Amino acid sequence: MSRTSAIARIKEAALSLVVERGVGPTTIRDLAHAAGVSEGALYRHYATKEDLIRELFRERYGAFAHRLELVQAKEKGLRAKLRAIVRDTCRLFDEDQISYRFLLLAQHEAMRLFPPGPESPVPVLRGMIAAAIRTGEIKFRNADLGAALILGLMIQPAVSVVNGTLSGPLSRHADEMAGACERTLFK
Amino acid sequence: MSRTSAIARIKEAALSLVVERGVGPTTIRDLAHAAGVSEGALYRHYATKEDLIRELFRERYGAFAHRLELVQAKEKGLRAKLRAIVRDTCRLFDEDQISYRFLLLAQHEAMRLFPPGPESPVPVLRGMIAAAIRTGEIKFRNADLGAALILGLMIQPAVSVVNGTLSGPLSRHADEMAGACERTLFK
Amino acid sequence: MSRTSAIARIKEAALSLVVERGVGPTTIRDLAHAAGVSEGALYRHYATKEDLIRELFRERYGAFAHRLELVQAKEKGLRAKLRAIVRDTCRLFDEDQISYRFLLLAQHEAMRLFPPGPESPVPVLRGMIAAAIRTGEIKFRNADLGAALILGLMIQPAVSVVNGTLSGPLSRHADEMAGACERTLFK
Amino acid sequence: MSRTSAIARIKEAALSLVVERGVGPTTIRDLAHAAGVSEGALYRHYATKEDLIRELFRERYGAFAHRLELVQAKEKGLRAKLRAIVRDTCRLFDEDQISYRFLLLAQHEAMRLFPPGPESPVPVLRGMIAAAIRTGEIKFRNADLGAALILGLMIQPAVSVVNGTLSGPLSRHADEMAGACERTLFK
DNA sequence: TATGAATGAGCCTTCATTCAT
DNA sequence: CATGAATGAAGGCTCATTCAT
Repeated sequence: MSRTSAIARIKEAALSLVVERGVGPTTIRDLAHAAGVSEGALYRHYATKEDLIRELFRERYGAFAHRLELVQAKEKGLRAKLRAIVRDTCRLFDEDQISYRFLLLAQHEAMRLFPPGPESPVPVLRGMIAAAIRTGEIKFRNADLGAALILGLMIQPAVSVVNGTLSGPLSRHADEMAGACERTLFK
Repeated sequence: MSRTSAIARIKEAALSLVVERGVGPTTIRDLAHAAGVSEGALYRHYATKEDLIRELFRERYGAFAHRLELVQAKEKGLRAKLRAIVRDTCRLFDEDQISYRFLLLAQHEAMRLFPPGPESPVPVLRGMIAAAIRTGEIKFRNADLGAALILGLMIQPAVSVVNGTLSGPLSRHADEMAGACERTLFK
Repeated sequence: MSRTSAIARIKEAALSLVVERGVGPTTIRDLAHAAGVSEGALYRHYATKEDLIRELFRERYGAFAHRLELVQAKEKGLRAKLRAIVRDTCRLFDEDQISYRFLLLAQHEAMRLFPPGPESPVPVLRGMIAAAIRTGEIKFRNADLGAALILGLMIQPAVSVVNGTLSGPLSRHADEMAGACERTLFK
Repeated sequence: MSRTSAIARIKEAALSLVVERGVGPTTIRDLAHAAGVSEGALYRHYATKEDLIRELFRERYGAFAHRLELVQAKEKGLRAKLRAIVRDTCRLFDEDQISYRFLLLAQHEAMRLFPPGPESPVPVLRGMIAAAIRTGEIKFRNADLGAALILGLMIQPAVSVVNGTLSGPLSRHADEMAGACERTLFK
């Protein structure tokens, strides 16, 4: 009947609705309707509403971490890695803002609802920076702080585009953002 | 009867509960109980639950913006202003984490619930940066982007402390954070 | 507005509906409607539907045990006690069949739903019989079996009247029932 | 594939589950799973869940009535008949408690769900007693009451064993139970 | 014919809001 | 005025039944 599988449509619907309304206000009824399935059908695939959202968060967050990992692994040197990551993330934002905004929720709504899964972008950034510290590539000392700062430089412009404080597309700002990342770590 | 006014106790209770549980899960009954007033009494002061939360957000957000404004106005030059703002914000976080975390919610939960009020920290940052651009103090061109980047550098370390990814107190990292702000804008 | 208290009306409604339909099929909606209160109001008095039913069972079952205890305590000798109990129980049945039938449920539906409360008619009967065994009034040996048999002689005629197999009022059969109890224990 | 027929396995599963959980809480899915058939397959054999349970009740109740009929027909005189019936029923209980407990449900849960079928143990008992009244074997006058009393003497000890108030096996108490039946009818 | 995914009415429960006292 | 009991509209979830494959 439908080209795409029910599970795929459910995930898609959940993604959009959660981004638009938040986790709590998104009802099972909304989800089922948006996905074009019955309410009961949701429960064939997920035990509870919470399970559905959690799985979606884990999956997306993990996939994003994996993506970051791949992108940075291709480059040599922290500068190149930072630049590649920033560019890639900006492109993701511009091409699929819904997905990106869903990732942003992970830091806030999701954190209250479930323990963070193992895969997350933070360790990737932290790892990159720690490596550069070990090799002496940078004089910056605290990898945890470094990861937080880079994350902030990457996330906040996206948030600003979303709330209208900064004009997009985000990729237009990618070079400036990457530059800020470099100057932050290479003092 | 009680030393503090009912309204003050309601706000205090709302602040804590919303930070702990989020807006949705905080019930009127929780609020009333925590504030030591009856449920009905809440409606004497606020028309709806949403009104209460919104007013609290506006008030706190505005107060924070005002505080930033005062702090930066005392300093001469973007470097000094940035440093002062970062230090002050870190101190706020360390001294009253609940209040600070409430502000963080404003960017996410609150944004969905009501149109942003006029007073916000973003214009303050934007204004500082725009001024420095005008005077030629920095070569950085885009004040909106600059404000977003500085905001990211200030916010994310706090978020990281809250979620355990970075060890506090935040003030320990203030100088490094301020340095990153400077290098971001003074290329 | 209403002469009787909400709680009393709720209990009354629950009693009737549970007797008519059973525990499971009786919905909160039914209960609230029959009691003339809103659904939500039920939850001011009872935490869950199960709690409501359980409390009702305990209360009624306990009251019945207490009543039996009082009735038998007034009489001297097992014969007189049995006769008094049977007569009293038959009268209860005839005067308030709903209440009596509710008690019958306790042996079946209730047992599956919650652990039996401490007060129950069985120990009363058992105690009477055990005492008569101790004093040598009867040669019957097993008080547990004796209690079961007497219970059977008292309950089953009531059940039969309810399902139309025996014509009422039950009191008409009280003497014969009491006689059977005597002959059962005084061999 | 399976040695036993689907229908037999369904009945078996229904019997156990209904005894354990009651009629309402036993779901079609439970039944199908326990019987090793699909949910849809159940509907090939029974139009509704209610039909399945009803048929099972009728069948078992009828079979029990038939068994009673056979057992009593073999004996001469009410005394011998009562003794035979009690012994046989106790043995049934001890050997197949599940089946016996299912019969007990018939008096309560089943009665609410559907009109009683034609075959039932009550007429058998009633018939035995009525015959003894006609022949002048007993002075007891009311066959309906007699049947109720005998039923009570047979059923309640079993119920007591099930709920732990009387220690089994039930056959241990068969002679005492039979004696009570005799003394009840032969005053 | 058998399967089990899908449906959707209905259940228990929660909670913002109202209002009698 | 304050209180908190009452209201009733959802919300998450279950499950008998249907039906495409």
